[in-house]
Amino acid sequence: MEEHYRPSASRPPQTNDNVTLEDVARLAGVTAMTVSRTLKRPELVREATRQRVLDAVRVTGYVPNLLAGALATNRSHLVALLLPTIATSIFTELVQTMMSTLAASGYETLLGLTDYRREREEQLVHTLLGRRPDAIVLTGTDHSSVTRERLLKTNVPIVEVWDLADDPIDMLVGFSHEAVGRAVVDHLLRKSYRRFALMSADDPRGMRRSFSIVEALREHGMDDVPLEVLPAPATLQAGREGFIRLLDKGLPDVIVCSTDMLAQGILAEAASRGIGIPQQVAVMGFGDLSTAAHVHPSLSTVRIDGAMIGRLAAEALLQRLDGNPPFNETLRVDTGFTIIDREST
Amino acid sequence: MEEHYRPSASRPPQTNDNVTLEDVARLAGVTAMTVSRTLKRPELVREATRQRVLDAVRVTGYVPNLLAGALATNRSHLVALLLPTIATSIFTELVQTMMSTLAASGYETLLGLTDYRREREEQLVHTLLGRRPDAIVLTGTDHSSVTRERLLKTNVPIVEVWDLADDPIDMLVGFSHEAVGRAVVDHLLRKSYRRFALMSADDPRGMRRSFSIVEALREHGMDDVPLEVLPAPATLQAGREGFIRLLDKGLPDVIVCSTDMLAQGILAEAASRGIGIPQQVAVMGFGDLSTAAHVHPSLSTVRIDGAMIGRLAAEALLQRLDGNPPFNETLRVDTGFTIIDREST
DNA sequence: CTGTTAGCGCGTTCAA
DNA sequence: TTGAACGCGCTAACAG
Repeated sequence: MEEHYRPSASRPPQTNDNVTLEDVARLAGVTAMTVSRTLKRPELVREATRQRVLDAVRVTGYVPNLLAGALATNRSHLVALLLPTIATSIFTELVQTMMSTLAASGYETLLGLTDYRREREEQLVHTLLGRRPDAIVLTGTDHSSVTRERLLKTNVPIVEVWDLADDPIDMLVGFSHEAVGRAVVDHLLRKSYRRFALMSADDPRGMRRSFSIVEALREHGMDDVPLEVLPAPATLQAGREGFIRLLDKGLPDVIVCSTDMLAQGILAEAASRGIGIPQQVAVMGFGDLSTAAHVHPSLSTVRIDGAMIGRLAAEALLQRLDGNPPFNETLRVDTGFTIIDREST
Repeated sequence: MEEHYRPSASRPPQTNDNVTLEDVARLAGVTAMTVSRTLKRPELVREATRQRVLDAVRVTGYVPNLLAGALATNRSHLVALLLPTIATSIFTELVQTMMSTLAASGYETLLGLTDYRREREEQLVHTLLGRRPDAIVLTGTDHSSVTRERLLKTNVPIVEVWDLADDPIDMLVGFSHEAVGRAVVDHLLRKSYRRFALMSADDPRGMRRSFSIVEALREHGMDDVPLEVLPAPATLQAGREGFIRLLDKGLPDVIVCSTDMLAQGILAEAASRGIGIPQQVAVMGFGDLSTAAHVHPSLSTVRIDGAMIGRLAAEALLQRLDGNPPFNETLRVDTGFTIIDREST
């Protein structure tokens, strides 16, 4: 790794960046106000002046100061997006869709990563609110009480995405983890699996999914299901190790994982030990457009449509922001999920 | 999918959000300036008043307006981060590390996705500059001339990450695609592979990597290497289809892919056709902490340390922003890369 | 230790 | 169709 410093002789005389409306106006022989209008409401300015102004803008390299604009209009065209992490692929599809939908309507995105920590979320909500975003998107419904309070008495539109809950702060777009749990159990029982084992990363959503499965199994009279909890984040390596520990408790019929990455870890370890999937153990994952189900025909998975969640959430926001009447209404959407099972396809 | 609207009777009387310094000051019986000080430079305020002010802050639920603050101080504590996409895992590690490093020093991140389109990047640079970020991070070194010009005459610190180039706009942290090409070819030749084939998604960086390999092969007297170009983005499905088309041209010894996802596609298709990897064809990928090399012992890959790039870039920025003297210096770092080959491990 | 004054760059509101 | 005055909420600089 080579690393060297050198004088920045290459950077030009740094023509300053602080061109203001006033500067442009002076050059064009008009008032600041006219420049502003030319840029925002061109139709209110006479053709001739408009051209003169636009020339002056080009010459000066004027870039409107959006901070000042936002301060004056009380509209920032900024959306704050809070996520636990971006390192796991499960959220990227959501981010991508949401951002492009919002960008198409002129909104930029301020990103905040909470690392699954509620106090970090609390802190982020505070500073991000300071940027006066026009809307806030939160992942999940599990917030600290301080966060909830602050958000409840804000006028800023809020969408909670991903999870479903009964008491949303404002708008809500997601799916029911409990419904997933029941559906997975039904599915696997129907396929005649009897001895279950669970594996989860130690994050709220993962645990919630696992518990919902424990619960569903209990309803079918099955107790004492082994649950292997691994420290977050869910990595391939964690999956391998969890699998090894589960093996000590005897080989189950099927292992249900809180996320695809863990499932892939199991597959890797099983391959290197010559354990047949799904002949000896079946594996079930959970994720988005995961590669898992495609790479390994043996792996079943629950597919969550992150793109749909992102799009619906963004559209709900835009309607509240630009939209006319339906301002005082609250949206609640269950986006559902799909069980993908290569064996049965 | 269930979807229903309902009146927002649940939202409280919307206590307004526009608490200002003035409001807090009035309640605390001091001046706005004193409130400002209590929040930013507490050591300048007497203990007693400080407490009174902090109480008033709690009571009112005051959230500092950072837009106004930034306007007044000409410091936004915002970093603009431009990426082609976030949907491919190769960048997420970079984002994660960079964001947490910056956040630790009180900087928030404004994200922009260019979708590999230069005109989109140009447009984003313009609006994001309008937010007056304290720094800009760009992915790659291939920008439109307008973008380059604008950026060159800005005072805002800039880091280009990922690629290496000879004429950085300002600072630069990345690795050499050409060096990767040469190293990969040397590596594979040493392993006695002779008939090469290439597969790339149609994005600038992918193509650049592929061309660098074509070039390296040419230096070894090998011409006419089949190159399968697939429309971006590089998906698993694209990998499968590309592989099928390559098969028509006869089975090579080894296929070098511009990204891991394509490599995984090949593996999937090969598996379903009973083609042995690497006995019949070897496959080489390219990526970050990719799962590929772990899941498939048969797959070799070039590993790029996105976390290192992110950390170095962030630290370079922070030094320029907070740091003392070394302000007029330019950083150029070659982060290198690693070839991972499971067969030889 | 605290207050006063002035201004950051823009847009709203009037008037011309 | 254009301009003048004022304020958005905050902080730097100077007084006291």
